[in-house]
Amino acid sequence: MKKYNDFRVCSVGRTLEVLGDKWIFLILREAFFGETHFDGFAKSLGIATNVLSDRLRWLVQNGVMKKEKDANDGRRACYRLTRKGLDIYAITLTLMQWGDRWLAGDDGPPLTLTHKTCGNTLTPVVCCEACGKPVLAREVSWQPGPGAKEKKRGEKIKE
Amino acid sequence: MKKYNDFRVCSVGRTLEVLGDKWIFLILREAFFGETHFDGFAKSLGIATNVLSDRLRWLVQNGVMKKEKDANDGRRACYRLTRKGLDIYAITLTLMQWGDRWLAGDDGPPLTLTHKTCGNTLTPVVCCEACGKPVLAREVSWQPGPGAKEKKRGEKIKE
DNA sequence: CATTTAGCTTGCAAATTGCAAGCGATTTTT
DNA sequence: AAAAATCGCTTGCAATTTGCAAGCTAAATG
Repeated sequence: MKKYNDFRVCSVGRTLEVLGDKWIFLILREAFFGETHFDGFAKSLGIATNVLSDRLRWLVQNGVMKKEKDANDGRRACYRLTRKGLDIYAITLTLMQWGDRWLAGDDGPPLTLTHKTCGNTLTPVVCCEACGKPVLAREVSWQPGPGAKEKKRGEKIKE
Repeated sequence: MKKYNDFRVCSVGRTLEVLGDKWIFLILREAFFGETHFDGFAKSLGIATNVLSDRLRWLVQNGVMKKEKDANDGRRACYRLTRKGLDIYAITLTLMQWGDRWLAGDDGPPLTLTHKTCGNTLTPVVCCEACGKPVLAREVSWQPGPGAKEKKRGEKIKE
């Protein structure tokens, strides 16, 4: 995976260094749909096998997925999400929600989610953990956090 | 932007056709930080100008940003987020949240957000709009939605 | 009028991609 | 047990995309 020059110290940039590839998100989506096998990913996504191999290795290296041997078939590998990987579900949901809202045709979204806990159709909303309300961009301000200086080791920072 | 073969009909794939590039998310992050000018993006991100030019054009074409002439300086262009673009804030927040949780050092996150509405530090959580509770992957099931068949026009679908 | 600046394009080498073929290990079939 | 098929992965290669430097045009500045 390539590096960015990205001079702003920000977790968005760090996340994109791990997940910032089109295929990664699609592989993870398939994983959330239950896929675990190499050929399953390949067939669903139409991805070149060398790239799939590379991306799965990357995801394992970065602790997002773990590779195990299939108990029933020694040839097969099982790629499963770690807790770190399962936590990406929130990102996948927001990607899906944006597409449902802005890219779906008049027919509506191609896929519907059900929140089994409450029984309703799931519409994912990003909320403030403290007050529980949906978050709008204009209602948020930002300031340096505790780890702000961390990246100064040798690297350029804006201004 | 390249097309995917992605045989699953799903808004995640559609979203990634528009946003599925590493630079796009970083450009949008800068936009959420208030950046509007070409050279501002270029300096913050260290992105090649030909790529920046290409991505900004792409974002305008896709209705995510709008390009205006700067009122004070006729040479300058202002790139601003449309409503469609502002709505990507939810995705940016989840990307940041994941990085804060899994990639920040011991010092903590490099950036802190404040939810001005309630005054607390903002920890973004993806919740179910219906019941208001945080969503976990294992609590969600999925089924075809109203627009499920839409993509059949000429394109292959899995199985 | 000369200089600087903003946004963008061009040229080119380097990296990444998709595609097809092939390989080793394991499983299934005959 | 031998032959065939399958799984995950690698290799070779052409095509696309990238980063970098240079240059170009229109507008602003001095």
